[in-house]
Amino acid sequence: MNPAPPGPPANGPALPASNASTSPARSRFAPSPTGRLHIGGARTALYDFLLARQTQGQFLLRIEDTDRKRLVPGAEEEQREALEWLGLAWDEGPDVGGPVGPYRQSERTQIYHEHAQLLVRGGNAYACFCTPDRLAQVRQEQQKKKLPPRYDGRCRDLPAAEVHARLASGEGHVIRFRTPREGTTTAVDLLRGPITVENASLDDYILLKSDGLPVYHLAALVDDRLMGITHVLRSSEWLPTFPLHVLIYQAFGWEQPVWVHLSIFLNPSGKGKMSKRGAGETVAGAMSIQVLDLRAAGYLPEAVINWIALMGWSLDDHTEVFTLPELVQAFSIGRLNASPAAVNYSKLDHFNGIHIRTLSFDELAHRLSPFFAAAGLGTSQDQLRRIAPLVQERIRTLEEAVEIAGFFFRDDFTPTPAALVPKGLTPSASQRALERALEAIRSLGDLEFEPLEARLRREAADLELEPGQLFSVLRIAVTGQAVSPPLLPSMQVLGVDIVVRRIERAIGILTLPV
RNA sequence: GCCCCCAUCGUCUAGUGGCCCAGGACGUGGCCCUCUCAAGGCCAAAACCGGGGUUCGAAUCCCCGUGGGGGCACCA
Repeated sequence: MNPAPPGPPANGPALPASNASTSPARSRFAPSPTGRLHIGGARTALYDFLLARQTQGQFLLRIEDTDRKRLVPGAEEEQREALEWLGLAWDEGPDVGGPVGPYRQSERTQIYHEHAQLLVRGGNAYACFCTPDRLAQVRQEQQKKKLPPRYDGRCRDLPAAEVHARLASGEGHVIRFRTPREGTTTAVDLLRGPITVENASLDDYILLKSDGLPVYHLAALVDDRLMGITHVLRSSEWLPTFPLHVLIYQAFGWEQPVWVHLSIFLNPSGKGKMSKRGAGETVAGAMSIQVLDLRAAGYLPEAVINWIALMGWSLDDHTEVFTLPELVQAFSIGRLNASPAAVNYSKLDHFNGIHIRTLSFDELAHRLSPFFAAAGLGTSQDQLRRIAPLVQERIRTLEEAVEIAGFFFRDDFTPTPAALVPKGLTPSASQRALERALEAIRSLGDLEFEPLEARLRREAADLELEPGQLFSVLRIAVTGQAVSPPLLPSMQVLGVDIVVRRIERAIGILTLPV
């Protein structure tokens, strides 16, 4: 869980030794357990992780579970699993603890109450007794009049005595922030510079709900402060309330962290936000945006990391293939991009192919195993190790290996007569080709590449066939597929007995009356 | 409706006033290699949203449009 800071890349490209002298950053990924981890969240966590690692700082995981209505059982565990799969290990968190815990907001309510009280005492927040019904009504009227929907301030300046009395009587209430009504507030985002808004355009946001639990505007800020977070990386969906957060920090008298609002991900079409919170599970096409779905679809964590790292960040030297340790070296928070990015799955495929090809045969075999198992095919590490070289450069996902190499582990396919007769051949020509190939294998007694290939080519010439035509018929007979890994090496893996049996079967199919 | 953000090939992007008649990557097309499919190599098509400024000079700075996106909850 707490790995040593990664060393320099073993054999990657020479990367600039960036930020080596920067002071340690404390970053945090703070998901709500209301759903699954999607690539947008994963990318935020990645950048948090990279920043912390490259500055020898800490990366924390904090669970923002203050909305009990939206809580999804198991979501926290699911998200942690996804993070771990990606290799984004946190230094402090609900499961591993740490010096500034607890790391689950539902276990910190006392802290939020104290801080809300601090604000109230300082005159920066107040108790509000308005009911949700009334608020909804107010909002409705404002919308009818085309006014910006905002709290009308009914409880903002209640006499102290009245407030005390109502509080004492136990009347339900919330705590609201007393947003200044005049002037402007300037919030500084690392990627965008200063953003100035009229305070009047801000609302008196609720800080503490009537159930006693805080909302984000209180909890996240208090926690970031108390947990010593130096860099707040979050979605740009927070930009509209960013000035409010600055105001709250000011009300507490706290120095602000470095604020970084990450661009959002757009649908592959470029139209609309990739994920509507709480809703969208998948996007157009069959491709999911959920990290664990990507795993199930046969993507490597290395590829997913590489892919999302480059959606909003880049190096100016054209390097595009990175491992996680290389990213730790190369990453630079100042090179983050503020514009929204449309997700591009074909690029994921590309990176996946590249990272699959960097795996050792043993490692590839190991990662392939669950996919064959899921397809109901029994394999052994040894068998997979032998087919790994044959599939490595022709699969884009691990899943595809089952498609292309399933025939190694399955004997139940029966090529149709039509399939056994490629374009330009007759059934009898196919049959003759197979018979000659069978003869060749039998007379050679083994499947050694050079002799067998030479022999098969001679047979093809003899039959006045292109070598490709003979290989093609043989391929169908032996693999059941028109497309397969290189035929001869595949046959070697299968062994003489199976190969002979399959060729005989194919000949049998061709001699059957139509 | 109001507020905010963003704007370079189809997509991800490089570019921080001259090195740019704009570079890379994915994807697409072609060629080479080749027992299929890939992988690999080579080549090609493909963009500075529009209009005004500033400047000797603008993709780069400013303004206005336009387009896209986000937000406007006792959600985060």
